[in-house]
Amino acid sequence: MKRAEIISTLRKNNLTDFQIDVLLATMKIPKGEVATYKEVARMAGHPNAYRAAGTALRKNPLAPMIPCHRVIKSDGSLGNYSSGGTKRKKAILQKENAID
DNA sequence: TTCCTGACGCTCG
DNA sequence: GCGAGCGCCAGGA
Repeated sequence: MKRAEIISTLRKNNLTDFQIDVLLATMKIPKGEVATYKEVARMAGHPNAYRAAGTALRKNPLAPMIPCHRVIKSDGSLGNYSSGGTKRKKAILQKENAID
């Protein structure tokens, strides 16, 4: 799916620019790697809005196409995941070789 | 407009 | 090392 289509889809889901920025930043995370909520917030241009970033990821209408499962907490734990729970999140990451 | 809530982070005891 | 408390920003009622 093209980036423009993705953005269009996100807008149709009533996501704000900030939320879209967060999700686009999430998509930039390479396969097999993870980023923290803080990193994603920074990439979205709002370094201190890490909590709001979590709110944005929660609304992700394109999971797991937008790899919100690659976003973890800064202490290394998984955090939460709306599309299947942390168990599923861990399984996906293991499949991508992102974590042990 | 105001208040509450949240997939978090950091500091301090 | 660990838990509690507070701060952070944005969105929704």
